[in-house]
Amino acid sequence: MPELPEVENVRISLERLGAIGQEFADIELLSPRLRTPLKKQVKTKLPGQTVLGIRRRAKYLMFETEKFVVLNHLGMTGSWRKVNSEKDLIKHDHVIVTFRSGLRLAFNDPRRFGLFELIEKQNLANAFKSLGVEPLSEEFTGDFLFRLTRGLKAPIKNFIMDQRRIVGVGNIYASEALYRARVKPTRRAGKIKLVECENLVRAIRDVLTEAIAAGGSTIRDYRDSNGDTGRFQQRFLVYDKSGEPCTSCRTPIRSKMIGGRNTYWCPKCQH
DNA sequence: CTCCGATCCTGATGGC
DNA sequence: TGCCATCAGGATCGGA
Repeated sequence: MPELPEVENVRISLERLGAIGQEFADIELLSPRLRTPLKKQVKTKLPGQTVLGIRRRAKYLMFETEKFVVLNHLGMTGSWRKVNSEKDLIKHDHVIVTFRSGLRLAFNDPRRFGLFELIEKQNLANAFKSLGVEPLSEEFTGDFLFRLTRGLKAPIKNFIMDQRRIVGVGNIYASEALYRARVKPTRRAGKIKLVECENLVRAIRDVLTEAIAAGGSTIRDYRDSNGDTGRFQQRFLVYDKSGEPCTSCRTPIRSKMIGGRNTYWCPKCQH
């Protein structure tokens, strides 16, 4: 479900709910495991700690306290929402966080690909050691992408979705960015020219920035922690548009599985 | 190291 | 109506 723009909007919406400055009072773990087993230490160690900030790295959310970081990943179907009483709890609510003020947040995740882990602050770097570059950072340039891709034979689409290379881009924004950059998703990463790398970097930055501003994309069930859907799905140019005319040349959009996931592109505009 | 497919899990959808 | 196969915004693991 959530790629960088959706995670960023969940982060912002949690801030708007007033989560920053809140002191943890109680953590309820209602399921044995998400991506990894939920550990009881969060129940003993977190109460008394105050949320100093909510940050994002890649598609991870971090609730930062003085001693710890609560690492949270939304997987495909994870979401947060405010709950007022036990009556508001629904199927697949796996973690209930109650703050001293009375504010209560529930983490819901039907497919349980999400993550909720307490880590010591000094272990944060280790937890993120295999993550690639943030696409909205200054480090992410055409030169950088060009150097990183030399010699690689995998499709460029797989490359930009590989979180060890570039973080935050998932299946939707990969197709959208490649279309904007006019680069065919099946091209070998190592064969992409410098000027194309520059175009692709610009396309990735633009599409992510626009999607953040539009509240992310809601295909089926994405909501921010306020229950709001995204609006960027209305501006998709190729994703899930198989057979529809390209907005530029009217050629029908094609689709096929690349890297195990459905991929969309214009066979005429993209080379 | 690189690359690819299988795997974790539930729910929605479409064909028969 | 039921049953079965397929697919879904992700990440990780193993083997080639």
